[in-house]
Amino acid sequence: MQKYNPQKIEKKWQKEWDKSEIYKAEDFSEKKKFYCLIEFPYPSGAGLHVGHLRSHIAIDIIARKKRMSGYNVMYPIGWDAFGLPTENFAIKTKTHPKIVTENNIKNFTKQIKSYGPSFDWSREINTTDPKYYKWTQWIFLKLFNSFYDEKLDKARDIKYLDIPKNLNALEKREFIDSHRLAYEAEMAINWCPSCKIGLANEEVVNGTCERCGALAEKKIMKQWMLRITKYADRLIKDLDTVDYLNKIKTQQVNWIGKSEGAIVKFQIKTDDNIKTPEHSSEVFNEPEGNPRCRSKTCHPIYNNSINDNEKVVKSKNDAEPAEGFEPSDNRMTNLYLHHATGKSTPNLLYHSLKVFTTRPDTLFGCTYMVLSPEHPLIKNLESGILNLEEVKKYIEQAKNKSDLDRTDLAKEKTGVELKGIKAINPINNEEIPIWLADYVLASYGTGAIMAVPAHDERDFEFAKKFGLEIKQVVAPLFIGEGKNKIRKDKKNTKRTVVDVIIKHWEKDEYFCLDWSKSKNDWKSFVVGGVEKGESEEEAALREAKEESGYQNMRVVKKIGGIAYSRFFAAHKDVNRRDIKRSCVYIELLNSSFIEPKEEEVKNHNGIWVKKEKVKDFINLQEPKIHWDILQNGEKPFIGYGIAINSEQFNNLETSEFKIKITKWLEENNLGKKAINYKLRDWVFSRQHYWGEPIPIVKCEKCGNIALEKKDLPLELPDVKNYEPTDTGKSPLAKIDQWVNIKCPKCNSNAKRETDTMPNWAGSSWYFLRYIDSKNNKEFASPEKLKYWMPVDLYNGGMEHTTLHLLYSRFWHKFLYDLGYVNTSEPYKIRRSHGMILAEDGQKMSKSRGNVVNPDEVIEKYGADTLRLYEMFMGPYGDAIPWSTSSLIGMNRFLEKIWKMQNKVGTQNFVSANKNIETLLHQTIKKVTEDIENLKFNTAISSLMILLNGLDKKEKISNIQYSIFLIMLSPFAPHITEELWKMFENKESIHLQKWPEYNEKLAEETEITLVIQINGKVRDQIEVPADISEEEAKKIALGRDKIKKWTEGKEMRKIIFVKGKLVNVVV
RNA sequence: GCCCGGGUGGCGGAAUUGGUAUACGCGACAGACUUAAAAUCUGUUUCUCGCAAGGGAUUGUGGGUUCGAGUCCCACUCCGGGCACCA
Repeated sequence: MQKYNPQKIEKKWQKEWDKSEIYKAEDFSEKKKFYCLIEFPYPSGAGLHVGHLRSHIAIDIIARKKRMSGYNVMYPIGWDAFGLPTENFAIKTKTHPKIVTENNIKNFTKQIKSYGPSFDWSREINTTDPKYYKWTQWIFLKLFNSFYDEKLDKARDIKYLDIPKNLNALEKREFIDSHRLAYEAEMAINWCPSCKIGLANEEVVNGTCERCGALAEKKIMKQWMLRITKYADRLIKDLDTVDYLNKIKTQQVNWIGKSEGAIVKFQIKTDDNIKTPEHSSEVFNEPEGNPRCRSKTCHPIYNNSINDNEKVVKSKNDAEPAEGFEPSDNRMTNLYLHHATGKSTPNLLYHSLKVFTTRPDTLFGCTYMVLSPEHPLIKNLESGILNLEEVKKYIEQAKNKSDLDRTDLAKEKTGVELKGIKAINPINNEEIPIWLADYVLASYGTGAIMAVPAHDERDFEFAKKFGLEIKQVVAPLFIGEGKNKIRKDKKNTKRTVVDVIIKHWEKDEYFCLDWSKSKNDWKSFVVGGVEKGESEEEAALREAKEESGYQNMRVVKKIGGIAYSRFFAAHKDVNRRDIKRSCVYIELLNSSFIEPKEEEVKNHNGIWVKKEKVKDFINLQEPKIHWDILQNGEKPFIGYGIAINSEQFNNLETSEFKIKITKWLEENNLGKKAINYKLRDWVFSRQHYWGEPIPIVKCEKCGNIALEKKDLPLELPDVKNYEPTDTGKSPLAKIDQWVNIKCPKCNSNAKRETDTMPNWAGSSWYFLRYIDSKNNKEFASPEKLKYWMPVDLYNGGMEHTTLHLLYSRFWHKFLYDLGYVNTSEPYKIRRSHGMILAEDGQKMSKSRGNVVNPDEVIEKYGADTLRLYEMFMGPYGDAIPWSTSSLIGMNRFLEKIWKMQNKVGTQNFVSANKNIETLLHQTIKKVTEDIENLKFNTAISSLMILLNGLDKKEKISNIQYSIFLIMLSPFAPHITEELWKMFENKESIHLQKWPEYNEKLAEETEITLVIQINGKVRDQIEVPADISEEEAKKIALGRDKIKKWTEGKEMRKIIFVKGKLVNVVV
């Protein structure tokens, strides 16, 4: 027998597989298709580290197993090669990024081939290849030439857009441009001063650049944007149709951040009162835009005309997108740019202000309004603001704050009142103050809020700080459960009550009631009824005296608000519907005491409880809350409950109230139902060289003109210097002969767009190109798309959940709307791998110097050892530290397999031991199921158990060994192929049929029956698996060990679990 | 603060969904082989009391349900990830 020499055999078989193309996927095979996918790598100069391989290997195992199970498997690979790292390296080494990319791909290919994955290399793609990015540009132009048809709820060609008749040529163009799914907007974007590039919202992490960590700045630039927000709702809804890890779904849903509520319109009133028309004369839906602001992307407060043309007729439950949230803005963008930059600031009359709220039911509790410091209304109200200097100063301060400062939750709230100006609460016509504060974001909703301090934490904090009115309009409702549940057959009684917290005269102890004397399990403070004409304090004092017996006390303070409760009171045999007015905190002054009347104390015992024990002693919700307030201060109640102080809406439950008031607002033209999203449109321009050129020509006369399909690809011109510029202009802008061209429409002088696309562009559709990677006529043929799509299994990192995964779903839906693909979702199943940490438990990184290089591991132990270890180290989805010593265990496992070839006899099952056969079938079952469920670690462990079993035998059969090798082959393709061929097999092991198990043979015939006494294991016996209950009990009780425990004791019960145990209860 | 995960030996981790907790691997210890070491092979290895037979404890903490809980329920705590003044 030769020594196991992985270096030799692995290279040999890799060449052989390459030559014979055994992993090639067939288009239109008779077999069932299976398309599995990993996120294609970015070929960086650093090369692969062991962490990158984890998902490649895992999906490779699935691909191999599926292939052996008779599927036509496509497992493709390619390169996501545009982007900054390559460009930066190119600049540093003065090498063309094309060359850098080529070299990196060469190196990556070598590395990848060295661990033996079963990729179909014939479909290899490269996003920087003009033949590829021709289609990226083509899709971009499709977006440019489409609009979102709200009626049909899908994208359509722009030629179907309804254009208002009365527009002149320029207005018409602007109208169309403002409806394109790829559109230009001048806006404040996130700018990384170090990378010198604009960032998408998703690329900003904690206010810093995701890539380099530099603090992102705001920069106002004209940007290409993609209207992903139009797909927000579908991107949430269609998650129901796919199988993604739950955490991926919730992350996407949270990121899109849908909230339903209402837009409410408030009237603004200045002191002189001349600028405020009667609101009754207004119609809510009437356009009220600023006629002098030309921009269609301007805030809809100024411009409603676009919306009005897009009115959607939807089902009753579907609200239109919030008006205050038109899609032109990016998440970090200043909505009011045109005004804020002073481009268009006419001194107009502004008579209303809209806010978005998810709690229209709290409108009666709105005691002030807050505008974000950037709100344009301020500028137009200047003449009425009495403290203008102060206000301007505040705006200036806010402007100079970084995003990080502004969003720091730990800091105290700041703000300034607009003196001389008031808002009118439309529900009750009350005049309320208007404040400016940077806790209100310009980029969400309408940039203004109605403040309800009693029911919102932020408003509460602000109101407390500035002494603003806090008005409770929602009362919490506590409903008894269990014993305390309302009983239908009992009488209902209504009472008005107060909680009374009584403090001891010298100790830090509190008077509590234990109701166990009556039929209740309550533990509370003193609860007292408020009698007619009595104040809460008076009632509290009276009850405190009656129930506790103490006589000298004083009211310290009243805390809490109104709360309702509904429960059954067993001691009175009635249902109670209490209105708790508040809680009164009382301190005893001395021990003066008169024995309370029997009547007062027959249901409960009074107990003094130490301060630190009170929290655990009390078991009713309201007193618990009152105690918390006494200890930690008042808090707003933000939950749902019952309306109070809300006039005709009083006593409505919150969710019902919301519906009713929204209807009321709509009927009175004061507001309407609205939906808001946190998701912003996708900033699509990058001011860099190494990306797809945006195929647009800019003509002074004709505006933005799309290139024709025949002019694609628009190739990147060669350029001497690809350094980014500080001006924010792309390096392409400097190449005059490329930039200056004739307008394709009017032939006058025009310029090319010089920004490029982000590297998320190429990756947003690459999985479609694999299907037909050589097609010159289409991005892929419809027939092939139909055959292969959707992707059956897609694996990728969690870090791409709100980036690539969301973007590519968006593009796919767009292509679906236009009829280019036949599924609305691209990926059927999405899974995610865990990170491999360095041996020190930290993230692997070059700077920490703790990176494990797969090349070295392969060199020393072989690819099969590496592959096995990466799968064995722990659950696939978990982050696990690398351990070289554990890796050695996998090498030992392979050595053992190698040596076992000597034990293989030629006879088939003749000498097979019954136990081994059972074990074999159990293993087939386990491995088959585990691979399907991505439980590779336990699959390998069961293969080890089988090997250990085989190893105990003198001889093993050819068939046993073969089945073992076949099962191992997806994990360790090289050694299994070598051993397989050694036994005179002609065809590759990777083309063999996956073994099937026999359920009968996998069953044990003998089991270990466990005998327990009171749930504790006391004895075990070998018995036939199908032993009857009676038989088992008889044997169990007859055992000496068991007799020892049962002697002299009464046997209460014997439990029998088939095939498992007998439990004797004594 | 909110939303997801998770806490099991010295370490990575198993546990058929309520039925023998600690599979499998690493490490450690002892033995065999060897002049010796490495490699390999054999055995031991959750903790604890005990010479032993045997007992006791144990799945982050505290309670509960159950004949029986790592698994279910309640409260707390710690760790990881995501979001974060989103009205």
